[in-house]
Amino acid sequence: MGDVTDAGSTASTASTASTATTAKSRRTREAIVAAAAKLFRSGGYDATTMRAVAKEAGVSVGNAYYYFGSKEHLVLAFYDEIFSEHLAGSERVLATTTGFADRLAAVLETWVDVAESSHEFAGKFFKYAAEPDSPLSVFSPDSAPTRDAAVTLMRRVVEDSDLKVAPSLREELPMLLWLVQMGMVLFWVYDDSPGRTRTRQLVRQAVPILDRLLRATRLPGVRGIAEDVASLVRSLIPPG
Amino acid sequence: MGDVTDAGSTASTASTASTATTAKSRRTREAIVAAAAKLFRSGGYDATTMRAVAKEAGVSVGNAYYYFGSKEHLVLAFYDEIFSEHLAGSERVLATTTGFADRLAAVLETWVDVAESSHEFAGKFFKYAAEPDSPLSVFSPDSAPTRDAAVTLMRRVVEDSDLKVAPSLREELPMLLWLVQMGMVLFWVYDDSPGRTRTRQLVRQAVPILDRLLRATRLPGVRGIAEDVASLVRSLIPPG
DNA sequence: GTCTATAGTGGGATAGAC
DNA sequence: GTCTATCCCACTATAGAC
Repeated sequence: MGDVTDAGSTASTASTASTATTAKSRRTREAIVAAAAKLFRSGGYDATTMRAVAKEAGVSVGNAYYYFGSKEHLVLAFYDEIFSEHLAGSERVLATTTGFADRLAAVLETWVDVAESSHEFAGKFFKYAAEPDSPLSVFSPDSAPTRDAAVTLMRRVVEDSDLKVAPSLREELPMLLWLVQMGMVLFWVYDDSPGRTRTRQLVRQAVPILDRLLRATRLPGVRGIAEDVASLVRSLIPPG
Repeated sequence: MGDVTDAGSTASTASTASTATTAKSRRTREAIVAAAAKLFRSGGYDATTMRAVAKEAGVSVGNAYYYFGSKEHLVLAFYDEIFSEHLAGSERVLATTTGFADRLAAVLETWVDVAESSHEFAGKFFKYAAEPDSPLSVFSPDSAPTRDAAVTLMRRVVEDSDLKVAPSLREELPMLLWLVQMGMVLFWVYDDSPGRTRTRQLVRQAVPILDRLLRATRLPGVRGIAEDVASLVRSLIPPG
């Protein structure tokens, strides 16, 4: 939790260890995450015991707990890996696309690509992600760095695009888009179509609609509604 | 939990027991649910052990598992009780209100009232929402009766109201409103304000906006978007 | 500060007798 | 349908090595 300190791109999950990680401790940590990722992918969450993770990583159970406060924290670390991949993949498409709808669709589809290999196990993950008191919760302090980075990615989707929206919406838009992404992920979790084709179809259908909806916010008659939505979001964010 | 009497309106949670329940088995079952509800409310979910539930209900642990496949099934049974209360409370307000916004707001606030006493451990409800392989998931076939009943309630909110929307939306509207309710519940789960005032504020702010948005679907320029949304929803529902 | 080994504890879930 | 006995595993000590 605590650190995150530097400009380290990806969110840290460290809940126990201190900040200035030595080379050795970093290696140990990565070995544990890698072992967990491997076992999660092959056997799922429940079937993967902490004993097995420790053994696979070549460390003691106690040591695994030294780096990760709980089994759930291990999943968060795993999710961080997916997010880094998503970020890298997104950079590529964002560099070459300017249309807002295309940028958003590409970023969302990149997520679907990157997450594909963990789809089976993802269900268990989101079971915890949706639980408020879990450290894995999308809204929890522990996952704040990852969440913020994801919102920042959405800000990039908007900023260098050709999108024009009502100014009152501009500020909240990245967060709203992140919520849209969360919605897609929820759908994805339930999507058992091969290659997640149904999720991809959803993205391709829904993004243009969203695009038109956002551009419509500048029309009189719609603008008023958009402003109300923006102020509603604003009034809800700070404390909640 | 199962009954709720009328025409088996509410979903049954029975995952283990057979259908034609004898009087004795029904009594045992109810004793277990009652014990669990009591302990959940007073001590929360985690602190309530299956051993304690069994003891409080005067049965053995093994017997509790005979009726409920897991600790989570116990929570679902509890949720069904809340839903019956919500249904009863909603009937009262729907009988005396005709404005769409008022009807919707009243039904949503009734939910907040009814669920208040279980807010602390309510996060557990959402473990279902995001766990596809669980038979308890809100989108699963097993919970279809409860979900359908909730959608039906929303249909009642629309039908006897003064709302006029684009015809293409009319059919999907109850399900969309149910999704809105799910969104509210998600917010509510994270709402730690006393008396859930923030959730109530959300309802009072968001419902009029939604009302205006829906009425705007009959305007040219907006209607097209609404139709796309409707067909998107339609194309996603049947299999998913 | 990093790590091992070992010996618990507690609670969800299950087997199998009755 | 109901019980008792048992399993398994997340997690916690603890005590000490480098």
